[in-house]
Amino acid sequence: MPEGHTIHRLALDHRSRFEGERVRVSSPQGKFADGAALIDGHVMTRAEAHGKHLFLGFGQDRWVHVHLGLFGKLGFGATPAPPPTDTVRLRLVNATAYADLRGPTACALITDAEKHAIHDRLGPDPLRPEDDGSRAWQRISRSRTTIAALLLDQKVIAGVGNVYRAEVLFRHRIDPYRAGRDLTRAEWDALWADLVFLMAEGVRHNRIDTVRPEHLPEAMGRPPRVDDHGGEVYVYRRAHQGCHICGSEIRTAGLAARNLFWCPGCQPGTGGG
DNA sequence: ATTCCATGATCAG
DNA sequence: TGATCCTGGAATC
Repeated sequence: MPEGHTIHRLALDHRSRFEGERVRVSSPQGKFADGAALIDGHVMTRAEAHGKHLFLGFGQDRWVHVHLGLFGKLGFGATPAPPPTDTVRLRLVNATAYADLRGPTACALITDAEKHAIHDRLGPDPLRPEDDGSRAWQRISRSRTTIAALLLDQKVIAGVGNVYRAEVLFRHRIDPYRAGRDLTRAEWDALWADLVFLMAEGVRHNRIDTVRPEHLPEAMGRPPRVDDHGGEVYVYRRAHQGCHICGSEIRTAGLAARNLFWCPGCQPGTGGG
């Protein structure tokens, strides 16, 4: 389940398996059959990520644009590939490896120009070395929208999802309901720097861990609880449980059609009221 | 067996 | 704000 770190990790995974090699491309499910036929047998020249978007390059002016959405998954394996199930939208195969894509929001063949248009509408990505947070700050510092909503707006900052949103706000003791324009530049710079760090760790370990072990009370014992999403977190999906730091009950509320989680003790403010 | 829910995003109204 | 698209695992009946 994908936030930006997942997509960047997938770009690396595609490079190591397919870059520079001819790839058999098919769409067992059929929804990408036409696109697959056009690039079947071509060399994968590049694999890139920006935010939650994955771009697989097949020669000049041809990219497969993949967006996993909420349900999409990419699974890798060694050849021989098993018979595909009927939900496999895209299958890539070379001599040694295969990749199966299921349930994506987007899987389409696009041109350079279309790819550029996608980059243009995305904000800076903490995982792209050439990006920095100042462009995001231009928007945030002028916005009356809550910082929680801004962090999920991919035009503002690309790659942050519901877990990183909740966790980074907790780590910086920021009330999710504060307006963007009420943040200080120093607060934003610290949030950005932390996202750069946390998301790089996410790529490396292929999961989201945000808890500093020394923060966990002795009483919890080690190893600490691992959330059923697979990583160690402070507040995400811990509604009505005790905060690891102050013991307050973690709160939850809907915000922009997503579930928000925060600690009213560590992140003081209006809490939406 | 059925419903619910999820680390996403778009579109209509 | 709500409906909708995509899949699969967990919870519930």
